[in-house]
Amino acid sequence: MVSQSATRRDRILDAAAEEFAARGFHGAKVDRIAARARVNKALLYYYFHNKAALYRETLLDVFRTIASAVMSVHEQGGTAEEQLDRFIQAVADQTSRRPRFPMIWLREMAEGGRHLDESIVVEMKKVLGTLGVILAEGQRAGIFREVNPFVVQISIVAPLLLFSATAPVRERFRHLAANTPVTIPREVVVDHVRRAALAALRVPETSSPRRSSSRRRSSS
Amino acid sequence: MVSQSATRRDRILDAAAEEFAARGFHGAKVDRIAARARVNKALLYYYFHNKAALYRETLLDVFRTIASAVMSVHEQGGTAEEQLDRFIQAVADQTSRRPRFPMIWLREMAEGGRHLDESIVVEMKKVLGTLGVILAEGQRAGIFREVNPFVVQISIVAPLLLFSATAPVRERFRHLAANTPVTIPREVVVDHVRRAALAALRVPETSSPRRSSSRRRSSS
DNA sequence: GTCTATATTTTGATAGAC
DNA sequence: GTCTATCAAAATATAGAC
Repeated sequence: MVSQSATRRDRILDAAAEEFAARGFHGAKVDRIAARARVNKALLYYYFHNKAALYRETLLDVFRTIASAVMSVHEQGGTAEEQLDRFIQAVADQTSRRPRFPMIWLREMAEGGRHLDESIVVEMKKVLGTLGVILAEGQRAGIFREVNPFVVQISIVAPLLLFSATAPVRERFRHLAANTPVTIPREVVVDHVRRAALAALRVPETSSPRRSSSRRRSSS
Repeated sequence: MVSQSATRRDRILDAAAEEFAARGFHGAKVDRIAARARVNKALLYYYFHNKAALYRETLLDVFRTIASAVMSVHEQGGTAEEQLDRFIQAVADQTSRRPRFPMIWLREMAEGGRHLDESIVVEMKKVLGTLGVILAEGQRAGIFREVNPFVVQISIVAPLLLFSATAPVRERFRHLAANTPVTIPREVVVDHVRRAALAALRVPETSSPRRSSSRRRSSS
């Protein structure tokens, strides 16, 4: 994941991402990170003030990368539908090319964002912001109905994150899967997410004034 | 979350769920669990052999509860579409009524299922199995197209889990949300998930032989 | 079943030499 | 910038009295 000529600092950062992804903030051990990076523990503390700071650096890297990938989607232009399509593809690409990201992302959410600082949240907002713009364009063009961007985002991102993150679990209990195809190709999931996302955004073709009604009971 | 007359054992179990949900396996401290349960630490070790065993007990409880809720959905009968609808509602109800579940669920997935044993996975399989039956019924009735049940499940469950799990983060950075409505009602999310799930399952009404093609590039 | 007291290990962090 | 040596705190676990 890091070239042989990488600086020690980079090696630490890379080892940290690996360790945090696999074990979370509390499960990660500084000793292990240093060992994996093949540097002395003291050096780690020299570059990064402490474990939490190193972790925050990792988080920032994750969300910077995602935000950058997603924003280029919008910069490429095209119709709203095309852009949404590329948005989904971009997130899917990132999750599959960097399996650590989903782990780290999900873990930090489960932590209640305890380690997020403003600089990191800014990156997260860029992702949502980009999607918001795409959706707004689609609405102006009359091809998307009105929806909360966050709801759309979570419906797209969550399955992709969880699909990637559960790969080890599925592998581990592969022997218990009696019926369904054991290995699910990523494209099948991406395709389903895309299909679901677009269909959910489709404007109802009724001639009567459209209104999204929430049916049925809602407990809690 | 636990009645005043609850046994000490129950209090420990409840405190453990709370602690594991909030901090994960490694972040959770046995001292804190004992304190929260208002029992001595040694008593905890008396009832549960060690921290890992206590954690496994928590996991089992989570997935037993979910499995039970979901299976009752199928037992109630009705059309496949109605059952799918209730499946979604059941999961949504659980995630909102027991906010710890999504946290624990997501965390354990990110851990690669390191602490799952066969008894727990059996419960997880019940959820997928129930959905599989519902989908099969719908396919036989000609109202659902052929899909991998796991893909459908993840598309439904992941957004619901993540929506619930990210509540603390959204609250924490509420002040940074410039545009979108700050607080998103759960029903809006459930409605969107339902809409997306059903739309993605809809049989294409083309007369030509249907074929789900995965468009575009697929990296990795 | 329940508690007090304590052993043992792990782990984050630093002082100081090179 | 990098390493050796070491500390102090935290955390899991248990022995043994009641």
